Amino acid sequence: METLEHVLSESVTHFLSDRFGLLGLPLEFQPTRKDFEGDITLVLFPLLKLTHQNPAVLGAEIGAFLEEQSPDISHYNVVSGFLNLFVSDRYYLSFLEGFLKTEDYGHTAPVGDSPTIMVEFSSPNTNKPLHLGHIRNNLLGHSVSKILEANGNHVIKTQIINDRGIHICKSMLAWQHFGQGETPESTSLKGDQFVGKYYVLFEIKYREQVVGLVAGGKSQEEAEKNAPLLVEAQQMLRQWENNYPEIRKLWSQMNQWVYKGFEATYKSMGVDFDSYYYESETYLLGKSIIEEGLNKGVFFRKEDGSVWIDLRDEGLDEKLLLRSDGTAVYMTQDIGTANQRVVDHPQVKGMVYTVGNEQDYHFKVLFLILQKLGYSWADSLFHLSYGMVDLPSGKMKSREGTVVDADDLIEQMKNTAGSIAAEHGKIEGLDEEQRNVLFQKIGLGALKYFILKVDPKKRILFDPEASVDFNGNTGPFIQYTYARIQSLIRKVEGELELHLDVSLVDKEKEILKHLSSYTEVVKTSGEQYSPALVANYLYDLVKLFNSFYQNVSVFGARDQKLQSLRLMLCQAVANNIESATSLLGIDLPDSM
RNA sequence: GGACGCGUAGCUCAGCUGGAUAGAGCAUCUGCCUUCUAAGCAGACGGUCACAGGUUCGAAUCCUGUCGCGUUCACCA
Repeated sequence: METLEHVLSESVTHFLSDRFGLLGLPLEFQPTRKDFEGDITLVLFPLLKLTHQNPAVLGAEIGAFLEEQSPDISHYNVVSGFLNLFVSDRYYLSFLEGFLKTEDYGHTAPVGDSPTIMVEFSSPNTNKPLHLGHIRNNLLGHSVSKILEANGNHVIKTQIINDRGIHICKSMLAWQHFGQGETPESTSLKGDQFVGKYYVLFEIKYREQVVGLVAGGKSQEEAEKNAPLLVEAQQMLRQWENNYPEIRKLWSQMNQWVYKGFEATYKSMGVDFDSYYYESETYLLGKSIIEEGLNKGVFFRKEDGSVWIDLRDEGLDEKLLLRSDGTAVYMTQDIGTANQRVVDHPQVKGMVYTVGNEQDYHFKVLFLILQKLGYSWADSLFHLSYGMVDLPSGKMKSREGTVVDADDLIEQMKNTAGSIAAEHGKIEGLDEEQRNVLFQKIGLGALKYFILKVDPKKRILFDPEASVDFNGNTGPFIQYTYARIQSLIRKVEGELELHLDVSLVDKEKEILKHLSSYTEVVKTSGEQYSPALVANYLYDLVKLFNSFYQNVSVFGARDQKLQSLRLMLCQAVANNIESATSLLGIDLPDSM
């Protein structure tokens, strides 16, 4: 769609070419600053040198030309190097007309041959429940998926599940020794919480053994290495790798418990996936690709048999790809997974990895390796790197029990939403079920917005005491605004009709101006993989709307035409809130 | 030590592909519910944009250096 700026740009370019014979001049249009009169501003400074004009004269010339030529420009003024243009009400009114006619305005639905992008997120370990860090990861990954979709891409949401390794054996072993056959069902625990309990129990029992050995005269280091539980866990890992049936059976059983627990958490967060990859299934493929790379000469083998890649020319280091005993490392597995994904989905054009910024180096190396292996898709890989979520006490540490559990946090947000609603006296007439749904929407909305409004690459400070706010720049503020509009719209009787000859007041115009920037916001947030841009846009929109709502009466409009316009404006804002919140995964209540 | 990221109001954050007098929310203080939902609105207070140079008509924004915080440089994942 042609934006007003494009149209104006074009006519000014023509003008400058006719008047000065100058082509390809930099034209910089921007929204007029609040404290100045006007709607759209052309910065004249870059043009002054080339045209040898002073700003007042040049501004007046261009202004007069546009006023004459463009039906959308009603008048202008020039203030020290800035040409401020006034856009006609008619332009905004027909914009509104188009906006309301377009479903999901600003979004471009993917079609048959649109590019396909895989977005990986969540990617948990199977020995611990999800925590606050995973929440940020999931919300980001899910939201970026939606944003890419709104930009006309097919998206496949996926994860890599770290389901193999010594840490898994630890919880298996603890369960064997101390579990006495109990199950998530028999204990009424969520599967992931259940398995996590045994992982913690392993650490406790193991520490006890270490202390015992040290008391018996061993050195700390020796005790840590030789504690019977650890030796047993290592043996179990070998048995796993050698496919011992009873070990595989236990492994599979415990993983099923965990996955069931994860699914419940994903469901309450409102995220979902299109496919799953398991490290246990991709690490072997990784190993065979390393062999290929060796043959191609991309990698080299050291005397001890370990395989490496030399990235010193790229300013990095040598990086290990296979251990001297031939076993896989983290990198091996990621190479395998990427390949497996392309095998499964040959149409994939790009991949996005939602992983914390402590792995920046890892992904730099991974992408370089894949490029050196010559894969065509290796140029469109993106590491969606995000900052950690810190507590006031510092980093979350599972050892110190300062981890904020995802399920607990969601529950807590819901409860807070409930007590605030009760304070405001807004729960009368709602039954148990309705309250549940409402509080879930609001509590989760608050949490999601709190996390997504921050630039992904910045770290977030999360204070469980102060908790997440429900006033001001928050999710509930946005939901509340939506509910207000729904309440207005419920009162409408009959069809609304838009008349293009009404005149707009400032607050109406500001909202329409803001709406007209939505398309650009969606595009930029896709290019930058940043839901924060959508969140900020939404907040500004809602703020403008509330100011309108509180200062301009909709049903008190002096005539039918005006009332109709205002209601349609409300409808447009509601539609836009729906579109934008859907990108953030935030649900909207019709009343609150 | 090398690499990467961050540093804006008391706190949490916008603004960063250079443009006019740096913006919000929270907190503090004033007003506004007999008119559409006060989870709201209107306003006050609050700034050496870490520091120092440089580029430019113009720098919070770009470049260089310094300081501070974080991450990372494993035959861990």
